[in-house]
Amino acid sequence: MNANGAASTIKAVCASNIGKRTDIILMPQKTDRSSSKQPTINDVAALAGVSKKTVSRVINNSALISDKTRKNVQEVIASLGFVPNPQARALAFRRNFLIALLHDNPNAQTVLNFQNGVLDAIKDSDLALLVRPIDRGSSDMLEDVRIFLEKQRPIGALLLPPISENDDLTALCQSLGVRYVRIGSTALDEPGKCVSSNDREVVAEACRKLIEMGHRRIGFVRGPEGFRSARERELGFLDALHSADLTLADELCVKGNYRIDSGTEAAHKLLSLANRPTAIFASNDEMAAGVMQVALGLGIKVPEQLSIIGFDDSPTATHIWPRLTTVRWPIREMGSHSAHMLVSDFLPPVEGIDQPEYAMLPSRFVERQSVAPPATDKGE
Amino acid sequence: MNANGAASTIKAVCASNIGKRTDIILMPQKTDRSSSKQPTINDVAALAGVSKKTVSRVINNSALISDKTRKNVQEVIASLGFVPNPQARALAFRRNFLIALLHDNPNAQTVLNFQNGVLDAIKDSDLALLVRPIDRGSSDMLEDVRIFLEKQRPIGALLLPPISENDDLTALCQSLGVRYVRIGSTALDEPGKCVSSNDREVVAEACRKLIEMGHRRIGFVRGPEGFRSARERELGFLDALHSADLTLADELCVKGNYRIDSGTEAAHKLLSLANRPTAIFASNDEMAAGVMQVALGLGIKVPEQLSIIGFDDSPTATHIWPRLTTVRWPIREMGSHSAHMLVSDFLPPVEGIDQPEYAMLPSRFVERQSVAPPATDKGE
DNA sequence: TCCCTAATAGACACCGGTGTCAAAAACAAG
DNA sequence: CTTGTTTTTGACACCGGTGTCTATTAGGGA
Repeated sequence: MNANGAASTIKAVCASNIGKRTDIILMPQKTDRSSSKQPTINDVAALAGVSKKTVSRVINNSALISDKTRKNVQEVIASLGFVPNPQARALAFRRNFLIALLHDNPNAQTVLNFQNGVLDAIKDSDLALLVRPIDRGSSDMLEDVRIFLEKQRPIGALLLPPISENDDLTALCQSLGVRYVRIGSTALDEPGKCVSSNDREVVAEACRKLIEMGHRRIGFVRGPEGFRSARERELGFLDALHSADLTLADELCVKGNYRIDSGTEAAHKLLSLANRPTAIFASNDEMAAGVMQVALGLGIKVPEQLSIIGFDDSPTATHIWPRLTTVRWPIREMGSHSAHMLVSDFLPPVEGIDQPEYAMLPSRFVERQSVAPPATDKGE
Repeated sequence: MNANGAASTIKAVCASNIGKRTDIILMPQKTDRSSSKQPTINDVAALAGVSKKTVSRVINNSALISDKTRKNVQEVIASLGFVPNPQARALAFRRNFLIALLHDNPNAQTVLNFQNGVLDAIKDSDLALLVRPIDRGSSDMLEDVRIFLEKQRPIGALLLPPISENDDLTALCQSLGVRYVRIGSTALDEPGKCVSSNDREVVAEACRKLIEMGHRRIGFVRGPEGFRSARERELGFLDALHSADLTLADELCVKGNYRIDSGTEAAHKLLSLANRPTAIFASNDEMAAGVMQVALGLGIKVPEQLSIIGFDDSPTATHIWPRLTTVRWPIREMGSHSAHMLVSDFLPPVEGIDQPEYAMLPSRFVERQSVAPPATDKGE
């Protein structure tokens, strides 16, 4: 094969191009109308011998149409393979059929699972999903989002944590008249639609398991300040301690930032204590992975000498060894639920189904191999 | 707080709703035009005292306009905060401004990185990204994609591996007149635009490192049949062996499917050999993680007694312990490059920049802690 | 000053749908 | 067979932009 030779040439060509690229500015002049055209509503109308408005009524499931006409038109539509142009509909409806997903990449798997949940929900509808990652750090984040929303005018926006907690952002959505659903670890106090999960309860459940096994000194690696999820998980942890009449020593609580490196830092602190904990709860899997790396590096056996629990049930949880006991967030379900909630204003009310502004979906404790009763013979 | 009580109620309400949801069918009748309207091109034209066509020319950077008029109109646009309605433009242009990303979730991080690359490229353009996961297994996958493409009519589609290798899909795109760029591990033989990376070379480089360190028995965990990437990586591996006059014993080559479980299975086979390998190359990080789990479970020290190399540089690579030596795929760059390539037909030709149909971007070998020279004293 | 050409701006139809309202058809009752 | 009422359909304007083609203006040379 000439793969090698060709490859080098191509590489060279590209290397010279990369970085030199100009901004993408589309050239309207280049419209090419030679390609075979889609049938339009006019074609359908002509072939069915009715007016385009009648066809429109069929498309939109209008009740004001006789069954005979409807059937006739539907047959023509099918025979032509007619698909209504969403841009034209959007224009005429003065509303488009886009849902925006704004996220800040807390965890790729989370984002993608959520995306998939949303897509489950809108699968057979006319809606489409527009994805927009946000740079939380950037100073003109709000301005970027404003431009995005004004340009695309989505029917509404789904806000993944942590940006779901950004009140400036929700205020922006309101001022632009863009509906939104916040996704969060708890029912938020602010008004507006929200989908959350019962993390606090499930974290408490997980920690109670540790306590029942006999653990008394349990380390806690907290999530970053300003993240509601971090607070929720901490509260669940404290709930469990309190219900067992335990308290959390200051030295056993370390703050992290949901990144692996903060997990390793925290673990170094916790595991160098004279009286080191027999178990550590990390507020997400990534930090738990960091804790585990340090433990293994120090020759501390997991779970025999140290139990570890994480949170998220990310792929990492099963990729590390021993596999991580953790809490699964119903993220995909939250995705499809929040999509439904977002568009509920446009749906016909269904008998016996409320359309609440809040929804709480159940998280689940997932037991794997990183937890065991504390060693009774541990040297101290 | 009443959080608990409220939470239970909400949960109950939702539990009864979930699953009962009807399909999402939007109701056109409910159009609500009470909200404050965006300014339109007519408003701008009236305020600037010119015709709407003139405003249109300004929006589209037409050359046929005097600087004075342009400046005047631009000022009015800015003062009004006018943003052209993309749906209307799409309709008038007979082309919309959407790029479709079709993927099959080989790896969430990969998909998301790619997405971000695409978004880097289209950041300041009028384009938006439409994401569509595909269910490769599903029998009506092609039909789903067809409906999606006909409905949304994106300007073009980006095909992530492994679906980039599906010839039925590319044929479908062609028949629908949808441009596409395939993303692949190698320049594909089929016609059409393609962005790839030099995986074969870099895998060979990685394996040569192992050989230089003294490894002679190197296990290989292959990717699944039918994946071009799997073949590429295998070829690179073989290249390295051949250039060192080594051959791959049948027993040292095990087929996997890119999932962690196939990694553990492969490792059990390889590590139970009488003369077990001193190093294992796994065709992706996930399988490498499986190999490492088995090694650690068997008490085999990594990297002292077993070196492991993965591929992808997924988050897993740094989450496992020891951290995984691997190959980084330039996925984000490929994303933005492929987006440029997709729309290049609409861009004005730039002096000195070719617009090739193929591009190859460099992968990179990433050294971490899972590789070391073979133990000289290993019992055999 | 006049004429010719090039540069610039505008009028109008059109993209493919939907809303409105009036006309036509179907049906019921007298 | 009318008349009145309800159901079904269609004509036409409109959503917010762009393409085409013509009208206007500006500039230059005789």
